[in-house]
Amino acid sequence: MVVTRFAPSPTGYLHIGGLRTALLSYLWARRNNGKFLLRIEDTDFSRNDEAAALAIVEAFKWVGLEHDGTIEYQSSRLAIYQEYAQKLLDSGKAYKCYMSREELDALREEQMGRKERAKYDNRYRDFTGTPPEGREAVIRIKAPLEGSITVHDGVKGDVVFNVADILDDFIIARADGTPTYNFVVAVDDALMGVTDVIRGDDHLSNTPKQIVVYDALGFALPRFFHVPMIHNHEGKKLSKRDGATDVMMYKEMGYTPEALLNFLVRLGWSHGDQEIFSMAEMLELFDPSDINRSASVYNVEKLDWLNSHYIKNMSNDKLCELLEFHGVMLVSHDKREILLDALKERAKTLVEMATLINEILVRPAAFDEVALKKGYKEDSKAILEAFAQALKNSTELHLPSDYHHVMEAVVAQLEIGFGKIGQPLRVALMGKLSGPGLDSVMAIIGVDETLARIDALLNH
RNA sequence: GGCCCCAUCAUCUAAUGGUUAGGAUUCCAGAUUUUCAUUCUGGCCAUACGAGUUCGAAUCUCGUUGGGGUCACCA
Repeated sequence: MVVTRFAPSPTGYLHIGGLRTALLSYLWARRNNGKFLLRIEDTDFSRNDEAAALAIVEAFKWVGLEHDGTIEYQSSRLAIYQEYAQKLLDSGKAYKCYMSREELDALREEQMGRKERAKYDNRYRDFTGTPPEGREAVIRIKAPLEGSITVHDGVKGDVVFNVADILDDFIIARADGTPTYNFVVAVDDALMGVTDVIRGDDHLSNTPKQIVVYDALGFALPRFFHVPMIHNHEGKKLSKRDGATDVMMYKEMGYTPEALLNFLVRLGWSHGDQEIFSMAEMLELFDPSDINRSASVYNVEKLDWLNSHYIKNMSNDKLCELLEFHGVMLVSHDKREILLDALKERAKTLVEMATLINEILVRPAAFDEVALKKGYKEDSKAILEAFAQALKNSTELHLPSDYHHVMEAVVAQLEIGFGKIGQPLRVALMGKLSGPGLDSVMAIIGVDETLARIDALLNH
């Protein structure tokens, strides 16, 4: 049984980097018919936020990830941590330290002054005397004093830490009794039966501390996979300043969950030359031991390309449904199919698609100056009038091809090139010089509207 | 600064110690398109540096440089 987990601290939204580790954990659990758990790391009361967990679940829901079981909140498991801290106290593997913050600060400053590593000096490790008056004690765990701790990491390989370099008897419970991160992570992962810890490699240097806790409590170690960070263009860890880090912003910006997931899974992982991965394929192929060791830079171009790929290959029904979020209601539009077919090849995002749709459906409020100059010349007026007349004389105009035939006829009759009619007609219909095929546009808006728009240009 | 991690085109990446170092995105050019976009074809661009091991190194070893992460009674 493989059990993985996603354990974010409640920051108010799901971070794009968090979504990636969540995705990888999810894939690995599902691939093995295991479990994917969700735990909120809210032991820091000052930052506790109920809504934050909901935001994460909402984002999960949007991209289609589903966690198993109930959400565990560390804030509601305090009794458990106390129990295990007491166990360590009883077995002599942890002890109470009565050093005040002032004393600690002083010690630290002194060590720094000597260019030494700031490190607790174990002064209460074997303390048996009477505790100082009126001091709240913290609980410290007895860390090994020498030797090394090796993290067997599925991504980075064996990483050896020299105990003397990195460890001291670190605090597992604060003076107010609340437990600290490295303690609760280990306790929870063990108690929740997590077998595979897949998380960002910024946690790699925490791992030895957690191993100390596992060992002291006699828990078996999970497998660790520390996946490299996603960097911004400056090569730094992705942060709020880099713009879109909230997963739900991608929904706002018109990205599809498929594209986002596909993009994220390819950051630091690959399967030969394959670029497009459906959820089914990810599930079939993903293995955390294939993850790259190096960080990758987040670049939007690839996401855009993937997104346009998924839009192009999406059914019109589905597109229609997604477009509603962006304010476009097409369910009852009789030319829906023509409209969507004409536009889905052209849009990188759903937002773009919505804009393009409105550009067709809504009569242009004004004609672009440059377009007018380049596309509406002296002879254009006569050509448009001839075309309008031809339309009026036609019956049964429904499909783009029907309109195309009328255009062909007019072009032949006037002995002109397609451009002669196309340019001014485009200005009339769209107000500018670019856009989808004119025959499609006319089929979508219909004869009456087409004539009205031509009229508007002729009389402007 | 200590400790740890990392290093292939601009970017994401591929390459049992043996390939003209491959693919994708971006960019550029051509074709298609009445326009723009799409699509298709082609092109530009990389093994950070220096030693060593080897018949042979992107790949193994060491060093250098560069980048990143982490060092709390935060998570």
